[in-house]
Amino acid sequence: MKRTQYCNDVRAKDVESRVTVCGWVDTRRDHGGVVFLDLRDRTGLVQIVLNPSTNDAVAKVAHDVRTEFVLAASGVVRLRPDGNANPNMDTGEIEVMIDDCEILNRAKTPPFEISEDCAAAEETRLKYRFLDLRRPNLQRILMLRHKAAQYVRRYLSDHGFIEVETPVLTKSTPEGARDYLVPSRVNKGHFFALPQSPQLFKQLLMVAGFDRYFQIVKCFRDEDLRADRQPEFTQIDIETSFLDREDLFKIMEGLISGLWKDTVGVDLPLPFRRMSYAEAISKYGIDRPDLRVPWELKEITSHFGKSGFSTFDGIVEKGGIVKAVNCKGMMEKFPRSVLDAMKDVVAPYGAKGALYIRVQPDGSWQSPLAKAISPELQKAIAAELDMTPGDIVFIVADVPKVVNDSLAFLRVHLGKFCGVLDEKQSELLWVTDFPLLDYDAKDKRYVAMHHPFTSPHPDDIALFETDPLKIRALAYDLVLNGSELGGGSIRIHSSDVQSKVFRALGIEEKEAREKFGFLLDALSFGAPPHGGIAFGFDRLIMMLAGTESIRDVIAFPKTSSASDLMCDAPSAVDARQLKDLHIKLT
RNA sequence: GGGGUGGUAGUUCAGUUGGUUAGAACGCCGCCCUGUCACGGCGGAGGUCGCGGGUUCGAGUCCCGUCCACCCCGCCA
Repeated sequence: MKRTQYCNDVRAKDVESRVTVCGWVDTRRDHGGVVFLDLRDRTGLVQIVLNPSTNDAVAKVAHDVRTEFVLAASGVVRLRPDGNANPNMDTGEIEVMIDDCEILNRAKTPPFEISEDCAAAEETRLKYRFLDLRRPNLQRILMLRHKAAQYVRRYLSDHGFIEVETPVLTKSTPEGARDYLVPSRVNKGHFFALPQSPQLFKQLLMVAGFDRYFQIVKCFRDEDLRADRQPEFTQIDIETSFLDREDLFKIMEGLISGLWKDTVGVDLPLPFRRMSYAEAISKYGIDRPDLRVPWELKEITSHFGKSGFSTFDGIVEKGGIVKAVNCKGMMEKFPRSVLDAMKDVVAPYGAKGALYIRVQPDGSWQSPLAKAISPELQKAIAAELDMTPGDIVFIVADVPKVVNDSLAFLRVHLGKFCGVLDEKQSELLWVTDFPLLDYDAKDKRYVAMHHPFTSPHPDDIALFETDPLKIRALAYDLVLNGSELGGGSIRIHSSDVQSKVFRALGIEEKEAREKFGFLLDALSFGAPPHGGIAFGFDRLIMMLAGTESIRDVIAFPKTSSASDLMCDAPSAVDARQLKDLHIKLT
């Protein structure tokens, strides 16, 4: 029995013709005589009818068959009798009257129901991922993922990009995330690292003259997991030569908008919006603002210090800042109980609380601040924050990081709470001009904000000597609805500038040669001006599929403690294997 | 590393103030049923209450420890 078509492809056009379908038994409805089966494959369902009076073979299968058995069945397609069509089913108009069928394999009762709305705990589903993957939801997402990958390959190929594979066994680098290490058997005591990204290789491909490179590639970072973070994940990695930032943005906007159009049929407005890092932090407190929420943050530090409200005055005297967000017209949504809960909303970010101002119909304030500060000061703040009756304002005062982190989160939280955030909207944004360096207070040194190969802004080179933290980088992120889709930079192509950056990072000449000698060499052999970007492919699929968890877009994901419940990895290994690798466990 | 939530039948859950034999629904098994599609009817099986210790006459319930899953902070150039 050879399959003639997929289940969901059997339609009214096939009436009177003979078909053979193969698949899994989704449901079985036994009427004592006739047995109805919904047969499932990757396309969907079709109802097949087993009438025991047809012949002995059909009678036997009808009796023996159970859910999730694998079946091949042949018969003639016919319209269902009058009044028996099922409008909830793609193939509900027809059914296949089976006269020949075979159980290809039996199946144990599955630990959970293979269905769209399966309620089993994720832990159980991860252990039996091969069964979970039978569910139509996950099948749809993986097919979407396939389609997206195909689109990306086609678009980039059409734009002259060449897909090149880079090593998975590579060299550990000191900067950035923790590496996954692979011991070398041949070179005792030495280790490969799995790539955090193919960063250096793609730059070397530019030096080699490939001009436009891409790769859909696995990357590895040994850091703690989150709902949108896995230890191994996939990037669309891209690098180009002889293009400036604007050229690159244009090609990438075409890629992303085309991807949205091709996979989910959504038109993204072009060009994408732009914002500097400094503006993003100022207005939203974060470098990946969710622009679906209309409210902006406003700094009101200058009004405090001698305001009479000692809590804020003290914070400002110690160099802290005060910022506020005005939820226009939302006062009524905040009864006392909700206001009290705000403390818990900002607590994870280190804020002691979020002070509120409710603007009454007569313009007066209902606020812990109302009695503490003068009417004149109230007026000035009201003007600054555009406060009108019915507004509610939340204020946080603390060190800048705490204020920005907590208000950035609170702003989106409030937007969702007040219903002003439209989940269906897609707000894309390029964030540009990131700082080149960040200061690591723990290690007392500068670290690269993006990575050590990012070009400083040419206008800011002099700042290396005076104020390194003010140096802007030619680095950028693409942000969608508060989530980072990707980021990249124009790279350093001069070994002089590269040395300058290494020096600023406190990487000695000798260490730089040791760790990155091949890159410095390459830059000195005629490196073209180049730059690129990398997109988190899994996150793109999350957006397209509308899922909350990255595990939903990966066929075989890991748990939040980085283990695989299905194959029980990682696991202990034989003593012999360790010996070969010159490894002794402590 | 820190905080939070959860873990009871195959699955999803309930389980009172610590009290006799730990329940429900779905699923599963058997029988009946020839037009169902959440088919229906009758009957039945199914439990290391995550694991270890403690308190108690008595622990699913209280205490201590521990493991696992999920979410958040730190971390993730």
